[in-house]
Amino acid sequence: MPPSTPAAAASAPSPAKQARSEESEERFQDSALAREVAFLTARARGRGNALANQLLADLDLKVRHFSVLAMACSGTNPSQRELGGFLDLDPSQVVALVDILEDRGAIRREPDPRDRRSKILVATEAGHELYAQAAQRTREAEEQTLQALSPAERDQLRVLLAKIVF
Amino acid sequence: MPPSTPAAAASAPSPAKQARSEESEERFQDSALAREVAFLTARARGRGNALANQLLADLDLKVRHFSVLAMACSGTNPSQRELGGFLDLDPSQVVALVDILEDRGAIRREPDPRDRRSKILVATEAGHELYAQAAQRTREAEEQTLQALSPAERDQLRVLLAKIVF
DNA sequence: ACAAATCATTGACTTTCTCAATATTATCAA
DNA sequence: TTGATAATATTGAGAAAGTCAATGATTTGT
Repeated sequence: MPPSTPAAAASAPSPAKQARSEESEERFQDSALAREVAFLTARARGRGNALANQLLADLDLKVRHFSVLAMACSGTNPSQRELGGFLDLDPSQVVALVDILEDRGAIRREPDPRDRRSKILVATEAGHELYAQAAQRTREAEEQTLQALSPAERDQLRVLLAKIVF
Repeated sequence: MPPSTPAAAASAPSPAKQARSEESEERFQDSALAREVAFLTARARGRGNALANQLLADLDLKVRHFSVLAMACSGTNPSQRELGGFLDLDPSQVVALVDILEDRGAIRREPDPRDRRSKILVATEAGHELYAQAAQRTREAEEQTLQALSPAERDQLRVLLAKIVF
């Protein structure tokens, strides 16, 4: 504990520094960059990802693993290639992620009846349980990330984003 | 050129495959993951970034360099630390990016009159010109990315995103 | 004046991305 | 049918990006 710190006083980074930090953020919000949707989405995803990764950490998952698991649990029976397309992952990354989750016993590769080259991903019983726990944490993360928005605004945001990515 | 291809016919991936690809996208849009804002923002930023990087390629810039240059051109005189905070970049990454842009003669490190440890970033004349060209391309990228949205919707999106990241 | 914190920088290390090559299987046209 | 072409999952290599600890110079707080 820092000596002679008035315990109750403003705890965090010294008031002066803190002020200067926030001052710059404020100052930058008028910049052209801060008005670009690209910049805003990058920041949003960075923040959201970091938080979600934190909350998923004690399940030994990151967002990327969670996403694969989620799709395996979705009942849509994606092939690895389809999954890669949907999650913007290179086929080789899909292999690595699927390997990990399969080794953990959370998902299985099953033969695709329509194409013997391709493999379909499905969750195991344990995978569904893991997903249930993980999904709870990502919901928390989303709740925290969207704190500043009303329920209606959250829906608006979802709709707008869906329009541009689908 | 592929032999005996009916030149005018459906060019792209064979109609069957194409159909199957889009079919899976559609199929996945009902999944729980597709309703998460985190997923949607990740996809949006992925798409936007990729497109912007393409359009910036002939200027030998990527989005990350562009962002630094943009802030150097903003008139806000950010220090490297402030820039890192704003762009979610580790100090060491800032050093690397600034080195590149400084070697290119686009920006300069100037002493901070308030703190001799810190360095302030400003654009050179050439830097402003480069920025003008680059900004044009990122505007194109944004235009294409947001094609599906009306002007009003684009503003809404900007406002909502700004609320959650500032 | 001294101790602690901050800034830019370097370097090491891990994770993520990107790409090319391959074996197996499907598709398409002749 | 057969033969050429393309697609799937996989491996492996290399580049890019992200993370972290240590350092010298400087500032801040006591």
